[in-house]
Amino acid sequence: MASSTPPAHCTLTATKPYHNHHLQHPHNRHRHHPTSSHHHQSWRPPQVSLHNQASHAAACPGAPPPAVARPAFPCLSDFSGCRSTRSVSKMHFGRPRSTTNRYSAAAEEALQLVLSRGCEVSNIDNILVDFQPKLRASDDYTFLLRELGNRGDWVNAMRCFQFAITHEKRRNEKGKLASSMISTLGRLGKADLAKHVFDVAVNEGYGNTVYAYSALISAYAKSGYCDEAIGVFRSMKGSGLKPNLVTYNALIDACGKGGADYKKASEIFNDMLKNGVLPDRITYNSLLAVCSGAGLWEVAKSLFDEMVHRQIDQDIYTYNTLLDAASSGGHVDVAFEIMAKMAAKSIFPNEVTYSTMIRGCAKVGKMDRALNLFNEMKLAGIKLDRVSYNTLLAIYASLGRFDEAFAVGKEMESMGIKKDVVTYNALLDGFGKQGMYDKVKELFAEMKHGNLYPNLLTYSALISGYCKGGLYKEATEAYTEFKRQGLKADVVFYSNLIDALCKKGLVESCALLLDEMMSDGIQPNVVTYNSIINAFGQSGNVDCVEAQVESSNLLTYTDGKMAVKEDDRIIEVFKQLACGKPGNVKHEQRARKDFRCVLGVFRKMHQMEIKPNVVTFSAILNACSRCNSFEEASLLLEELRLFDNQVYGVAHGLLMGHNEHTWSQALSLFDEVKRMGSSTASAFYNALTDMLWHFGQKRGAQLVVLEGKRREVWENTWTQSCLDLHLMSSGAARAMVHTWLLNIRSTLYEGHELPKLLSILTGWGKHSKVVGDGALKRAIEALLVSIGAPFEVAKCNIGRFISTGAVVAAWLRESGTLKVLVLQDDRSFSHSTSTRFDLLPNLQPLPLL
DNA sequence: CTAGGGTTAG
Repeated sequence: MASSTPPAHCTLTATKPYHNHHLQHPHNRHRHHPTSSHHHQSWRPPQVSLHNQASHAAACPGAPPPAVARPAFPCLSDFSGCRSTRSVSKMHFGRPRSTTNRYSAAAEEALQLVLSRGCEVSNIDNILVDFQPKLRASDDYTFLLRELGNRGDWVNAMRCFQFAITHEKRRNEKGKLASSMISTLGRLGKADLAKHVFDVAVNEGYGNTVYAYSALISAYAKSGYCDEAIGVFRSMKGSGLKPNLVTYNALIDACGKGGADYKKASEIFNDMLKNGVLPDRITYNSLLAVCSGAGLWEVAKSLFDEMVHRQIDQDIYTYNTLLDAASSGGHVDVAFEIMAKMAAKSIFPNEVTYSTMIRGCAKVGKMDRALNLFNEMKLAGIKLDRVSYNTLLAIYASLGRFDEAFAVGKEMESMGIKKDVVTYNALLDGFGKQGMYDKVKELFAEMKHGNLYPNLLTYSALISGYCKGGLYKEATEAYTEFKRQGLKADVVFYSNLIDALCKKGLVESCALLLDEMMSDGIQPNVVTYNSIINAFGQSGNVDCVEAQVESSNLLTYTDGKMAVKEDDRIIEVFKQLACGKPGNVKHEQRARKDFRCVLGVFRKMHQMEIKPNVVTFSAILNACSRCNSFEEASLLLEELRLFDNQVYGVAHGLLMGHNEHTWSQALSLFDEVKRMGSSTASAFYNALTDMLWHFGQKRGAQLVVLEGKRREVWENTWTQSCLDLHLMSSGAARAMVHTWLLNIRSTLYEGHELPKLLSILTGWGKHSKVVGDGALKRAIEALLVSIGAPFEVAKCNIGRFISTGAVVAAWLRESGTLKVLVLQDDRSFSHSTSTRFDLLPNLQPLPLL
């Protein structure tokens, strides 16, 4: 039964959440207001590359094959970094264009006039009429509309464009104006309007140029509409135009934005080579960006090497993008190495470099390192900019260190950078996560008072925060306001909300929301489903799971076209929750339902072609731990083997205490997991060990934990004097305690002294997501008591158990100690993993002193 | 035509 081949799509390998991402129009996601500080970013001097590009063309005649073999395609078979849904539209206002002053003084004067007179449309018309005799050809007008665009004022830019077009007779000049307008709109995230300008231009006979097509492709790229960009590219070829380097670069860029599709990017790259267009530095930088977004660190690395081989200069963009690929892919150490080598190539880290690295550190939980980088940055004389400040503030806010977060806010303002929506969103999210709702309300009011417009993310943080705290009335109010603003929910909004409700055990409400989102045209993604599966794997808080989950739409929903869309279902759900629902189900009944539901949800994912990933796997393993019995857990895994025999075969095999074959499969699975970020990997190891421990497979648990340690899944867990368990689940931590003590015992056996002080850290409060959750500490305390280990809670740190080397040594020498330390399986099997003694610490009897 | 920031599962 378990030997069938898994369906092709159904591997453990991660899918990108944005695979089903509902793309929104950028102006919905980013509500920019004319007063928003985004429009007033400081102007930066143009970046000048010292490298000579012409030399490459000379060095690379024809289209040489890649000097370095890149992984064959499709090489998307790992998990790394694929959980990033990095933003689709990043608008960089105020970034200078490389204008070479082709405009006249009159144009400059007109611009100042327009700017000084404000945004009234009639103003610009009058000014343009006044200046018309003095303004020359397309150059002056393109200058004007670009400058207006740089200030976010697309309305006046359009006005200016329209005026210029009607006063220009030459087709060529009209074409230039159109391309300019399209690219300006593109940079402002107005892809639809850009398309409109393009269509008009083509219809009127001046838009059929490589420039206009390239500009439109770029506009789509900026908004993350990769498929649309490719469509434009095709129609361009169809109308007989030859794409040039810029066209190709823009198209590759598009692949990096709308979900980082390296396969597409690579196809475009090949097409480019085939058509004799030589890639340049920007081509490679864009390819690197695709890798970074797609989590393809290995590919990024070979592209980087390929640049060297092709003698294409590397610049600060190259390095920053490479660093991003490394650090967001979990290779922070590698990123640091690369960063250290930059100066030798005369490419000096800038604020982008630092904020990239800082974010990379923060992402993998290395907060100390992240904070250190800020100091380093200041020492290097690099000024923190808006992004750096917001990043720093967000780190503190996410850690619940609000005093420090506010201090950063103060410093930022003292540097003349006002708090923006991003700043407030970070604070709101932080306070919401800590359940400090008064602060949330206060900040939300303050934000509005400061004329900042809450956006989708603001409301998302508010609403899910309130839901987590059971403040459904507040959630309803926030949601109503959200709708009133004309904002539209997206998949992340829903996933976040669903997760919040799942965490409260309200699975049935989640089912309703799932319906709602789909009837709204938003496809759930793997994150959405993982949240739901996680709900089944959680121990506490499941106080209201309804009996009829099985019959709910959670499992029976079949397609996206739900009947009529009544009023808002979300409000309905909140209302029901607000008045409190009946229906606590008896414990056993619930558990049995859960077990079936997990399968049901998994099948649903399969049916909807949403690829499960490691997080799904971890969630399922956690759900296994919540199963009523060993039999249920093994049945669940057995069933899941039909979908993915490798992954679930390993879990099943380990649970059953199977033999060497299972173990070798497990090892290759571990290898695969290792290629993901450490937090993903540790979650996996935690879940797996927990399940094994829970069902009494303690030796198996120990082996897994040892593998995890060997692969450095949990950072610096283990020295002679200190065992740090703060990143571990309770099962993993307990298996680790045994193993560590046995290891210390071997040290003793070998005749070494123990350190003076021994400590075990459980990270109470400090590292938990919610301050004060001491579950791990309690589990470890109970374990230490039960095995009679002579540790006690440290006075200064209640999450730390300490003892002296001498006391522990004496205890280890006691005759009964070895027996309690050596893990025994609760169940005996014929082919047990216990054959793998070689991996375990030395179990020789200790010589008496 | 190229680089960093705010949200989701573990």
